[in-house]
Amino acid sequence: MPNILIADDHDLVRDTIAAYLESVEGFKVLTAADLDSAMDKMSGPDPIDLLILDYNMPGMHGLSGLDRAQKSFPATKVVLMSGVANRDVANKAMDKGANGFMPKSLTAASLVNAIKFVLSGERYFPFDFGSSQASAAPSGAFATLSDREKQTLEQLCIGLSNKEIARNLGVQEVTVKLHVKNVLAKLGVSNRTQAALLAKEKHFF
Amino acid sequence: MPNILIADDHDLVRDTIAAYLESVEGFKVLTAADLDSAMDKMSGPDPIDLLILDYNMPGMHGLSGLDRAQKSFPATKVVLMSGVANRDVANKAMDKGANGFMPKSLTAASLVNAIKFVLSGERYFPFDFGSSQASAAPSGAFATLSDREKQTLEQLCIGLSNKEIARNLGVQEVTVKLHVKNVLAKLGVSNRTQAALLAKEKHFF
DNA sequence: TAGGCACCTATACCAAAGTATAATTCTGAC
DNA sequence: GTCAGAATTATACTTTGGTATAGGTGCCTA
Repeated sequence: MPNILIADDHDLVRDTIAAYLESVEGFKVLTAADLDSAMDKMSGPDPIDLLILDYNMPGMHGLSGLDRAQKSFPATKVVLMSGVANRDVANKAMDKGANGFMPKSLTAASLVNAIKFVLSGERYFPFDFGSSQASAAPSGAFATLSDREKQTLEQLCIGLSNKEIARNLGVQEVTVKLHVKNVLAKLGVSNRTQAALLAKEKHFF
Repeated sequence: MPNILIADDHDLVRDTIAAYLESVEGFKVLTAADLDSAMDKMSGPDPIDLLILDYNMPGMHGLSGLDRAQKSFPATKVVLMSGVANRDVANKAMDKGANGFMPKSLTAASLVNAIKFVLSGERYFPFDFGSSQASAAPSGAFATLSDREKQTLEQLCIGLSNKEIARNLGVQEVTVKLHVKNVLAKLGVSNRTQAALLAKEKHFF
């Protein structure tokens, strides 16, 4: 039966997850409220198979806490958990070699599945994570686009010129320019490249 | 014990995977060589828990084969498998509600893990997929970029204008234009939007 | 039927992007 | 020391992109 160490400074979060994993799955679970005490417990008698680190927790200092844990215990699988981190943080954590990233929005069942997945040697990453929040443009901005504007944006996302788009849509180049201008305004960006990038980032095309 | 149906037109691929899953994991595995015969077997006596569809296979017609399978058997989990598809296809498949996407570069062990993961109700997607091979530009094209050209491309990927890039790099606008021109040539694209899109698609920035 | 909206077009203008040629500096390799 | 390549800048040019204003059509709805 695998040993798991959960490090999170929120007592409620930490203890409920631990209780769930122990009672439902029969895992042996240890807990810690900050990185230092987590490192202490890692050095205990029983080797830990999986370490779950909260991204916002005393001692973490962003992702440097992840580095520290990996360096000190290279044999232990480490998963980063966070309720607030964005896609960038999650990707950086994976780049650093984390065995997984778990948003706190996971259901209990998915959490267990993810843990089992990691314990079997895979790396867990929710494929649809981070496709939500925006920076400049409101999420629903795409909905305000007219049909033609959507078609224009679609071609724009392949990197076509106005002339090519005009040919494909069977209209004059000036018309395309108008559509492009409207698209830029509605998405709140300042040129076609940004529009294409934004649409791609949000998986609109 | 779950029932699995593997549909792939490559006999070798299909049968070795099937044999592996049957002998090592004890799954009950059916096979098919194209979409039509797969649909036939789906209607057989034993309900299928998991359907694995090859993206390049007679009858698939891109992702419309996925639609067809999902529509006909909404209760069955469907995973798309491909050796050549790019990130875009994989994402579209997931958007359409596929329960997973498996590149053929997976190891046998990872394949089994992924299958178990999907069978337990999760959706599988290799988090680092798509950072490898290319479609239009040669893979190593980025490597041929000089330092300045890389820096230029990086800013280009945020949708900045030549003027803004020049300011950020502390050079004249003409210099940036030259770099941009070289980048376009080396990547084999015809404008800055395509360059940004390509770099993003390959997760170069 | 009158107004609003999406769509298309025209003319015109200015800014930005991209191409071409040439010349300078610096660095490292031969 | 010379040669090659990267990086830089300059001048000049053409094409594309983006904005502005104005007008036309058709369709739907109050």
